[in-house]
Amino acid sequence: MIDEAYDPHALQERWLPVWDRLDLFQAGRRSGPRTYMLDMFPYPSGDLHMGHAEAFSIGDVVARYWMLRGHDVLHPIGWDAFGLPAENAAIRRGEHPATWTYRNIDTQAASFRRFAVSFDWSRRLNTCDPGYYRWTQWLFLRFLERGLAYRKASAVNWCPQDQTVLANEQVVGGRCERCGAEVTKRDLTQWYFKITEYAERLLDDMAQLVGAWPERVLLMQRNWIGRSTGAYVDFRVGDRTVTVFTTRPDTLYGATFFVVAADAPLADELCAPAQRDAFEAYRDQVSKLSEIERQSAERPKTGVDLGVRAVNPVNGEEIPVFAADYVLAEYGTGAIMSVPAHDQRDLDFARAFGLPVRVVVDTGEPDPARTGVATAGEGILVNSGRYDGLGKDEAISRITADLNERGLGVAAVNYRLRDWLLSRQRYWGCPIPVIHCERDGIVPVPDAALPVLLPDLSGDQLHPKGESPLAAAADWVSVPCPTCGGPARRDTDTMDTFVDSSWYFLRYCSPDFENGPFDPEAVRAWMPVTQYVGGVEHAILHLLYSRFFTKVLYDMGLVDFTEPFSALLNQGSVILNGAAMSKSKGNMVELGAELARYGVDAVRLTMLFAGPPEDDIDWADVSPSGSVRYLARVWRVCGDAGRQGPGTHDPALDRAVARTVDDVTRLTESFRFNVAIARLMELTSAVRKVVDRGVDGPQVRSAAQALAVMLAPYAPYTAEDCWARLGHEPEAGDSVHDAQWPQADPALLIEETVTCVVQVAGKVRDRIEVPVTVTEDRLRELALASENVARALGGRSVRTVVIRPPKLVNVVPG
RNA sequence: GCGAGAGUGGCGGAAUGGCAGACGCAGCGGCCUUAGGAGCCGCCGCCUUCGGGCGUGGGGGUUCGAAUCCCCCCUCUCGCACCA
Repeated sequence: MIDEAYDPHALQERWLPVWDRLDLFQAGRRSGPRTYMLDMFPYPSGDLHMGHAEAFSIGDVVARYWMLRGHDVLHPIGWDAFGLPAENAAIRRGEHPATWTYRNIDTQAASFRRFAVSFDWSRRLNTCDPGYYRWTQWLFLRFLERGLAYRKASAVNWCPQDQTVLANEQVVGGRCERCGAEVTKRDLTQWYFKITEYAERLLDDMAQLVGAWPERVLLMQRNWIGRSTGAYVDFRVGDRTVTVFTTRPDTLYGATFFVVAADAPLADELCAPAQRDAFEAYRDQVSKLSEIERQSAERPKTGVDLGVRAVNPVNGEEIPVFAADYVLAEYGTGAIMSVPAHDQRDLDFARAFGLPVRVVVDTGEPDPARTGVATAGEGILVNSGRYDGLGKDEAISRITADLNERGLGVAAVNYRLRDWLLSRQRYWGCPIPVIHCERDGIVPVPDAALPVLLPDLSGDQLHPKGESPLAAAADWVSVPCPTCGGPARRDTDTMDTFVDSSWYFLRYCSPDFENGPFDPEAVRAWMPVTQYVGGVEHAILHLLYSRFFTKVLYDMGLVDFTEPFSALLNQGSVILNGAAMSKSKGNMVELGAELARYGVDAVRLTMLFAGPPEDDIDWADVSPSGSVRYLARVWRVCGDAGRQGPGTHDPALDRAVARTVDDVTRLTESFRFNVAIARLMELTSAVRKVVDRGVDGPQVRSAAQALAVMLAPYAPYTAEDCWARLGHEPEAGDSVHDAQWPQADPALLIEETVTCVVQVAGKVRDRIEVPVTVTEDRLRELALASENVARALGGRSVRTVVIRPPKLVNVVPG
């Protein structure tokens, strides 16, 4: 107290080197159950920021908690180190992307170390290391062998400003997220992974994740995969058959026209000569639309009559065929039957073009032709020949079965999920390990020749020219064909960085393994990940891709589980004054400045105490200085408790410790960190009071020790110093981070007396101290004897008395 | 538009069928002090005739008892957004 001040920076300098020496967090160091605590690895865009601090604080509490419980914890770190920002920085600075990348990695690693995250540093990996991407390429080749990697021509997002393709996630509201230019489409032949082949399993296996993953993430994945059941139905158009997909075969009799996606080859093929000019004019007009315009849902329906007619297989009716842009070329078959009465989009189109609207399912709602509102609910079939009178579901199965019998239709499932476009016209990524030979076509690079190393390019050589920068490395591109030895060219695209991150959690199990992407033994030992922590921004892409990879590896017999992440926690983000932080808007909190001002522990504690981990933290609403005050209070009380002699004892303190241990254990395990910290604060105050009252037995020291251990996951530096002040010698190997999590003595959790609340008509009127073992009869007696109860009753009779011993009595007046 | 989630003091949040507001921030008062941007202690939802009354976005319901469960409405946040 006298001449003593809590100095967080001095603690950091004192303990960090000690911990480095003790090497406390290596996997294999502890002997308990194996536990894999994984944080989503960072992109090395600069130094760590507030968002990293929050996410990694959460993961660190979980990892450290299980270590203190004696589990053998794997808590690795690495970097998602390929990506476009490195290229842009390299162009700006005239250097190699690797220079910028590795410099940032070093900076972040040093910051993580100072931030006291309990990583096993021996397992560090970077996805841009040849030793890593060699195996990314190896995995690609296995996918290729299984027919799960293929090339096709398609329209991809293109930024005319940056001269590069963009990933879907880089297109925000139809604009390039970096330069703001309107994104257009460009036809390119690209590599894809056949993730659609796994759509059903990606859905089904979510059953394993229910309860352990946030429900909304599962929901987003379900919606993203977008399973629809229905049927394929064949229509005759001239002398050819055109198949449509519909979820409503029961409405076939209501089909009054037919629509083909204007940008699908089918539209071009079906178009009658007389309509050719009109169609081509329309198609050109559609192709000029920006993504922003095309995505606008409120846009009026447009289209053009193709001058041909389709024959409805159920009734032989001839209906007009249109090309329109509201039908998507990439979904289903790119053609639909239009039932305006029961589909809003079709109705909008019908009204715009004056087409008939025929109700075939009577839902009891007003006529869509009049109201302009399509009816999609349950109902009875009408105007549908021999199906009239059937309910919707019955009609769907009967009509589908009948079509099937006639060879004109089949029950089917369709997915909204598209195959994963993995090619990128970028330099700083994993080269696609194939060779294009004029004679042999696409030839995989032999495994023995992996990795296909990136050629050395830097500065201006990386400038976007509309094709991959790799194409400019002429020496690198020309290779002999592995099959025929003739002249051939390397594939000049690199992979989407999501490929790199779809298997890194496996590599962590054996980061130096040379005979494959991972050691099957190590993976069997550690996988699946016990607890994954990361932002909800990866709810679909990264998590879906990783789940896909895991299933493919399972099918290859390389892993024995089908889901990689047993449990998932999404942390919120750190915001300021209600808005996301943004440098350009001057709305920033710098992590470095906060750490310099308050110290690591106070920043961690502030993040964890602010609220539930999945909620956003508004830095304007929280108080790091309050955290410093609390940490100083624990630190002082531990100092005082460490000086106590053998003397008086306070039984109430033992009970308070036991209750806190019990609560904090449960709360930490269920990620209720803010409440756990509140309990630690209460125990701190309790110990303070006991010490100030002059109680000085060994129990005070033991209470403070329990406090220090429970604080260790939350505020590791302060906890270590408290531990030392209580007489331990971390320098000699007795670190709080190697201590045992305290055990609550069950006998102390049972209270002897409790305060019983006495209500009259549900309102609290009295409180009485009773033994926990009190009987119902005794409670009724005590309650009815209460003066407060008598006054509240005001002469009314007692109808009944609800008794929940020992804590509550409710006297119900008659 | 569709889907999901959330609305509790001045603020962040506790309480998931049984004492609303734990814990903290801000504020107020006291002690200590030459001093306090330190520390410690106390107060801190609104109204009150001091008995009590009211109070968890609004309205209704279930229950002895509802922030908690059910229905309707309002507001906000997030996701998807022509997926046939």
